[in-house]
Amino acid sequence: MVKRPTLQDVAAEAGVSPATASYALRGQRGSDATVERVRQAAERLGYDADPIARALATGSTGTVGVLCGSTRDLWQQRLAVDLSRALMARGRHAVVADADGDPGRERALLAKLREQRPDGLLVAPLDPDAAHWHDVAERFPVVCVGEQLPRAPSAGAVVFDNDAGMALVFDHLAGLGHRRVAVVLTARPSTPDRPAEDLVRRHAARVGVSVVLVHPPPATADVADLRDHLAAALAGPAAGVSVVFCLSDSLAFAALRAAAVRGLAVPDDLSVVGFEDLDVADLVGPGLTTMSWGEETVVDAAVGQLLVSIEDDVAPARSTIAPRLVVRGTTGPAR
Amino acid sequence: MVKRPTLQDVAAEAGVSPATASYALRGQRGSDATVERVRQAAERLGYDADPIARALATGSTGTVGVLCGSTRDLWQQRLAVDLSRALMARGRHAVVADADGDPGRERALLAKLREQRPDGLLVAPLDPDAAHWHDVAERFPVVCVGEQLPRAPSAGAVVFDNDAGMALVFDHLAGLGHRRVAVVLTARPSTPDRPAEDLVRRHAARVGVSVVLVHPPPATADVADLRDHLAAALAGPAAGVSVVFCLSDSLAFAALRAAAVRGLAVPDDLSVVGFEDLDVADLVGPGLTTMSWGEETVVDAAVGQLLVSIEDDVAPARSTIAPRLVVRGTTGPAR
DNA sequence: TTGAAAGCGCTACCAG
DNA sequence: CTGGTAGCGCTTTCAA
Repeated sequence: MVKRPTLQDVAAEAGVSPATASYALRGQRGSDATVERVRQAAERLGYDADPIARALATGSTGTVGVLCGSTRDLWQQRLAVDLSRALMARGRHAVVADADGDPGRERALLAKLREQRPDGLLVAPLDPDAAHWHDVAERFPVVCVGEQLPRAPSAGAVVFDNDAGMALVFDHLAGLGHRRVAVVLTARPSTPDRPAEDLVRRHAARVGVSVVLVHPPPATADVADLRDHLAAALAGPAAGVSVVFCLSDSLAFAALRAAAVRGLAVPDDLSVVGFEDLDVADLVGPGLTTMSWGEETVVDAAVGQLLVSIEDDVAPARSTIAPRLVVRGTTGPAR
Repeated sequence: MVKRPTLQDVAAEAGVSPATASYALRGQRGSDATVERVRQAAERLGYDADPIARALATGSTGTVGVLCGSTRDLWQQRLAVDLSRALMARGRHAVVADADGDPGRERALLAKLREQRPDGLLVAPLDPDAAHWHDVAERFPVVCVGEQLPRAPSAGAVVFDNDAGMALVFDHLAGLGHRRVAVVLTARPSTPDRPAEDLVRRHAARVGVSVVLVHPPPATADVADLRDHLAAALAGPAAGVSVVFCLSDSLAFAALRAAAVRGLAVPDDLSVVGFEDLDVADLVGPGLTTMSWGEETVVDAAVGQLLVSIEDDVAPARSTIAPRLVVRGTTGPAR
């Protein structure tokens, strides 16, 4: 292990003080001649500032914590990756933690992340109602993706316009003549997703469609469980529907398999509609209709809001992403 | 923003010196009485040691860099997530970077990761032959997943026993009477001793099966491109094969779609075989036969080797993961 | 068993 | 425009 050169070394090499070297390398100060001399010295020595020392001196780490509720959900898995990339592109780096569907773990990871002293936090929470979000949001800029943190008014949020999204989907389905739709809600360990349920009911009523609500097992369940659970619903309360509308694409994939288990052809016997538009949907389909939120839009909005908040020391903003109906697959006929 | 308590505060609160407090909190020194008093003080103040300051003082960051070649590959995406989780469980945290299929970016990210002064590096390289791995492996413990770094003898590795894996697959196929197989190669070579191509040829010859090699487009291609590329192959050089054997599951998913494009039923007209056993395969199937490497085995081996290397200051080990043939789907008949 | 003090490498204030 | 120098918060000798 060769000892790395320090700022001292560079300063000595360039024949200036450490202060001058520091300023020069950051382009903050110094005559052109000095700056150039310092740069050359740094170059010659292969110097790179130590981010640890810098962090201690400035009080900012350049790190952003990303906390996901469950990366078993393909959307979150992709989100985590995209957020990391976007942050890296903007000169910060992400520390990603995954609660894996367990609220207790979410809490523990949050504590670990906090100790890490990130400059900010990006979260896709399992339990948005948890009290701990409040404390965290008071200490760090926090931006929540996909929902609001009702207990943490100082947190920013990037939310989807589910109202508009559901309007599009139900209009689409009703327009094709479907009258009976099963809706698979997303799993929330602690809180039933009341608002989503209400939206579904309202839009279904508006277009004269009857709905059967299906609650999935918790996010920790593996894919086979999910498939069997949905297959059971299809044989039970949801028997005879012509559409399964899933509030996430991971659920929609499972619904496709459940249809196969029941011997229903998609989209001829049964249509399956997703609500996220993952690109793997292309591989999983056909016969999967999905709704797109524009992935980059979400990521850009979240990262943008957080960085503005960090850099200008203001509260993070809230923004809403509008939906586009992207019919990738084919929605089958009503029965 | 409330100022966090420091070690000084705890020391003052407990009526001891900072040194004593530091030792006491880490359980390194001190009479039981003192230790207890300091603990209580820390508790009362809600003290948590600042990892930045600690890192500066000790020279170790507790961070492990994870560099993926392309998380568009679902296997790598999952790998990144699992590695983060495993590291977190062992008291370290991961900084994940994704080269997204671009070797230039891989180089740049590696430089960024190095500046970060991680305690070690876990890599799934795009270009294992690149010269920069050599420098890196000399400065940090590095464990490479999925292949070896031929230019970096000091790096550890967790490799798959592809030879044994292919033997299993070809035996399986030949046993079912298949005589003509298309093999979709990955961009990465990935063998301890020999390129995948040679292995394929050798095992095919051994069991008397003829193969058509298909090279996929680069990892940056999107899923639709991949599908079309494979569909073209199925109409061209690979027309008439009864099996498409894909060296990664992501490719296998695309192959399933390509079969659909060509109007071939899976597994009746054409069997599709994967080589990773991702759990989403359950959702994407049916008719997808996959080979399992035991995901936890890989992650545990990689993380285990790296941490031993970091903690005991020895060169990381190399290990080989044995395959299991897990027939999830159904392999169809020969034609 | 405890404490004073010297760093770790960098930034930023304040004089010159 | 430049250079001392005092921290940032913690660990770790070395003495007491």
